[in-house]
This record gives sequence, C-alpha cells and structure tokens, in this order.
Amino acid sequence: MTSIKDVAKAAGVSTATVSRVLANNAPIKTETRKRVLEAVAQLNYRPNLIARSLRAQKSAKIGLVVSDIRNPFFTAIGRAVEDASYEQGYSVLMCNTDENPEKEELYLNLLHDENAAGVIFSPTQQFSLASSTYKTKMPFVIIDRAVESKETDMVLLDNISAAYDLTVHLLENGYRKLAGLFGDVSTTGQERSRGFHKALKDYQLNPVAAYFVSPRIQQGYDATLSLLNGPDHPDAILTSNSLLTAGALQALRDKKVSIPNEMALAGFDETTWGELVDPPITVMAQPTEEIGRTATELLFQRIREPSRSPKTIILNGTLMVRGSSAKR
Amino acid sequence: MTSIKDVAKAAGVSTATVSRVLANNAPIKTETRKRVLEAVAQLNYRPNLIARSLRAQKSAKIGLVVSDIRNPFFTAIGRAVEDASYEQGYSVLMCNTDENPEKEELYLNLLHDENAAGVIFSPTQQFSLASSTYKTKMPFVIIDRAVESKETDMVLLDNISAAYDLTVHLLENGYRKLAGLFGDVSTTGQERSRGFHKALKDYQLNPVAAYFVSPRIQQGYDATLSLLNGPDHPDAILTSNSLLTAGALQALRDKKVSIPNEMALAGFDETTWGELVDPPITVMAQPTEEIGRTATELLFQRIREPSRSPKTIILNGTLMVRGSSAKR
DNA sequence: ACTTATGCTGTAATCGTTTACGATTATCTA
DNA sequence: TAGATAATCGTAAACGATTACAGCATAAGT
Repeated sequence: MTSIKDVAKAAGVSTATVSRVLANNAPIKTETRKRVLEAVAQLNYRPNLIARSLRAQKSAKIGLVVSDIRNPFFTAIGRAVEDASYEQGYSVLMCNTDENPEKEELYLNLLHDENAAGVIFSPTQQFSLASSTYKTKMPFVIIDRAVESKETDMVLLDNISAAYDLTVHLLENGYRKLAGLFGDVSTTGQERSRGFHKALKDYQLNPVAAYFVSPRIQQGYDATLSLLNGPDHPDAILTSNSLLTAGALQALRDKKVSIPNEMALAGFDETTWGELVDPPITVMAQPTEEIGRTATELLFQRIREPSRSPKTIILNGTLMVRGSSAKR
Repeated sequence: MTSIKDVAKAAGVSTATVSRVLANNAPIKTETRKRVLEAVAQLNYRPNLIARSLRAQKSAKIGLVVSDIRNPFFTAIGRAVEDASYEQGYSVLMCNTDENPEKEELYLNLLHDENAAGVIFSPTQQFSLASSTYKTKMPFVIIDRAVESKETDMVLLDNISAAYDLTVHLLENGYRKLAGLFGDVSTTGQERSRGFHKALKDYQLNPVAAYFVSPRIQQGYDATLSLLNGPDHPDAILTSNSLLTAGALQALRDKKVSIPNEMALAGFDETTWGELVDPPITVMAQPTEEIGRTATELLFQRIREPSRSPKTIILNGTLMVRGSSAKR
C-alpha cells in the first residue's frame, strides 16, 4: 500500500506537509501544495482512514440501530439518514437488533469501539438509556420510541394524537366495536394504545379488545384470527404498524371476511402496497423522510456542539383515508 | 478511555501479556491470566478496534453494496447477510448506490479505506470490475448481477430459465399478447428479457412490447400507461422486479383494468404484499435468504483462502402461481 | 554439572496518520 | 537595519493495539 510516506518522498517534503495539504488546515505554499497534489495523483494515494481515526479519535461514520430493516418504516428512515449523512461526507452503519437487548448492547459497543461519531437509535423498552453509559461517550438521537431520559435528543411522532385521530376516523365513519393490535416492545405501542382508548372514551365506548403482540406479520395474523373466533366480534381493527396490518389483512382474506363491510381495517405506516390492495388501506402515515433527516441533522448539531441542550422534536402523522374504512 | 496500558498496570504485567491473554494465542501462566482477566473486568476494558485494525491491517466488517435498500429484494438479502455475518462475529456496512457508478466507487473506496474484510456487491452495468483494481485489494462476491470477469465469486439466479418459466406459465394459461418490463441498469434485466423472448419464440409468438426502464415504481407506472394507450394492447404484462410490478399494478388499478380478465400480471420477486392484493400476484420468487447466506459464506471462504479458485453459484427461482395470471 | 529445551514475560518496533513544537526563512515595522 | 511577526515546513511524539525478538527462569537431557 502506498502510504503518506511514499507521497512525502515523491514530493520531496515531510509527511507533515502532505498531511497538512490533504487536511488543508494549515498554510502551505502554493507551489509545494501543487507538488504534493501531483504526487498524490501520481501514486493514486488515499489516506488510511483507520490510522486517521486512531489518531484523531473520531471517525466520519454514524450508526443507525433499529430492530429490523425489513420493516418498511425503518427502511425508509434508513434511506433518509443515509442520504442526509452522505451529503455531510458521513457513512452509515446499519444494525439490526431484532428487538433483542443483547444485540442492542453489542452493536452499541461496536459502534463505540469503532469511534462512531454518533448514533441514531430506536431502542426497545428494556433498554434503559439511563442505566447505560453510552450517552456520555457518543452523541445520541433517539427516534420513534421515547425514553425516559430528558437528556437525549429525540425525534418522535405524536403517537397519542395520531392514534386518537385514526380511531376517531373509524368512529366517525360509523364503526363502534373497535379492536386494537399494538406492538409490545416499545413505548410506541403503549402510546398509540392510549390514543385509541382516549378516543373511545370520548365517544363513551369501550374497546372490544386491545392486544399487545410482538410486531411481526405472524402475530398480526394470529391475533386477528383470535379476534374473529372470539365472543365479541369487532367491526373494525386498528393496527399499530404495517407488519401487524399485513398480518391482519392476511387473516381477513383467509377467513373471507369482507373489508370494510364486515370489518374495517386501519393502521399505522404508509407502505408500497397500502394503496395496491383492494380495498386500499386507510393509514396514519408517518413522515419517514422527515424523521430520518431531522434525526440526522440533530445528530450533526450535537456532534458539533456537544453541550447544546437536548431537543425533542415531535412530528405529526398524516391520515390517508382509503377504502378499508369507508363509511358504513 | 481505559486502554491496554491501564489494564497492564492494574494487573502488574506488560501490555504484551494483556494482549496475549485477550487474543489468547500464546502460553500464559494460569495465575497471570486470571489477574489480567480480573483487571479487564474491573476496569470494564474493551480493546480499541481501530488500533487493532490498524495494526492487523484488517477488520471484522464486510460491506454490502446495493442500489437501494428500499427494494424488498435487497432488504431481504441484507438481512440474511447480516445474520450470517453476525454468527461469524462480523458486522455489516450497508451502502446504497442509487444505481450511480460514482457512488459505487465512493463506497468501494470507503470500504477499502476502512480495511473491510470483503464486499458483497450488486454492481450496475456501467461498473466494470475488470477496469477496477478493487479485486486485487479486497475479496469480492458479486450477487444478483453478473459481471464479465470470471475471476470473481458470484451468486446469481438462473435468470433466463426463471424468465422463461414465468413466460411459459403465462402462455400455458392462454395469454398470447405479452409485454415485458425490464430493468435497464443491470445484466439481470437483459437476461430476463432473453428468457422472455426465448419462450415466446418457442411458442412462435412475438412480444407486443419489451421496455427497458429504470427499476422504480414510477417507471413501471408510466410504462404500463403507455402500453395501455399503445396501438397493440397486450393481454399480459411480465415485470422484472417488484418495483416495476407495483407500478404496473398501480396503473392498472387507476385505469380500472381488471386483472386477470383484461390483463394478466406476473413479475419477479416475492414481497409482503404480493399475496395481499386482489388478485394476488403470480411471481417468480428468488431465494433471497439463500442468496444472502451463500454470498456471505463464499466471502468468508475467500477471506480465509484468498487463492481459492472462483466459484459461480447459480440458484433457481420458484414460481408462485396466484390469481393475477389465472387461466383464461 | 553443563548444555539444551521450554515456558513465560517484557521491551520495543510497528501499523499510517495528525499535530505540538521548533526551526528556518521571508515580510513588516519603526 | 535591527527586531518583531508571520509564513512555511520538518522532527518526533502521540493514538492503542499486536508481535518479533530477547531474556530469564525452570525443567530436562546427557
């Protein structure tokens, strides 16, 4: 490998000068700079990032730690984070935790050991930021799922309002026997459940059911089946993420339950397929692009100014009314 | 930060001994080992990966370079690669190229500069592995899209056969006026187009149309519209990836073209929503999990034994017959 | 008892950068 | 013109690990 020494030799200067030219944070005579640059081009030299990172005790990469990139919500965010980071010359390390606190810790450690400049993180509930010491070591931005600590930057959805609005929409359209399917691994599910209950209360109704299950297609499927077989048959199902929606839809299909006549369906998160199914699914869309960009910007702000006081940014969902919750 | 020196001091040994205990590739007296381990635990020490990587001139991470992780095909592969790497103690750096050769080069450079142990890569057509020098520096495994060079390991689908079978399926089910929508950025689209044409030829038919467009929902939508407006109205559309399928489906919906009565639809790649839409979509499913795992294993093989002769592994798709191509 | 082998550990070089510190030369200032 | 200031560049010390080499015991062989 050609190192900085080779360049220095070729240009007839010291390694320090080469470094100064490349990091261009110092005065260099135009003529020497030219010589160095020529040598660099000649030898096709590129600085070793590892060595640079070791010396500088930092690196130009950030971590994105989420539960599963197969979830379109996280994929979309991942893409936005990637794009925003790319513009700043940073690269992104994406990590899947599988909702597993051990994996969370492992990846956080890894990122720390890799001198990551910061982390964008969607933690499980078990993961207590307070007890961890990461925040002292690396800038953090929490997305999607709130944590207790007010010490951290966060980008969240107003989950209670969003769920409230979505529920009200169902109620306004004449549905009365609502069931809710919520994720059980994050605060998100709980908050959405709160909005759900609040809306029902305002209408002086009780929910038919509210299940907390792990956010997977299979669980959505199973929960929906048990709703269908249960004593108190709902006339509408509200789901707290797209995986549960997919599972619910699948179950309704298999059981030949017609939507929305026999059962309405509405859920969180926009997906490619939401509009493609028949009937298209009413969703509370999250501004994924904005979440990703905002989180990234917040992170860079904190990297630049570590002592800045923490911000929590609350974004709003957009209700996309479609056929699956048509007025009955 | 606590470094190896602190541990050495605490344990009353030299840094060399600490290193030997931790990398455990040397004889150490049981008693000293115990002391070192205690000190490590005491100080909560974890070796600095950057320093290790600099010294060892390698690292425990691999790159995954694809065009867009929002494409479910790549997402699924990404997940499989992640899991397989995790088991080996490696972490994965995922990169989006956006089908942009410049970004490809940038990320490949980055991975090289980061001492990545290897790369799993789905290149654009413009990217000529031959002209690049990467292969001499890093182990490579190409997935999904063939490259000329026979010097590299590859994991590919038998695209011609897969497209042939999918086309034959449409023909067997009575469709005669077929149109094909293929991606224009990779060899994949071309190969699938070949299989498509081959099948038609075997049935002594000509295609109504064969478009090469960039693999995005919008392009699938636009192409389908122009098919609908064109002079020679097809009775079936075959798409070469799920994004084009989604776009085509959207267009057919918007134009109220009934599927499969007025127009059949069949495409590549299994997705969450393929079965959920009405009618469910017939697809040629790729074994994403297997592709990801195989590629990862191949990569690790090559990392261990760089001079091993290159392998090309060809996998087969699975035809999932569904309503969108029902017999007419 | 003297050599040889072996087990265990420390010293110091090394990986490829950046940068504090000094040294040298050029440019002002008065 | 002497002294001060600034511009430019080189020397060498970090960053935190691994490892070749050497040293010193102790055990074994003759």
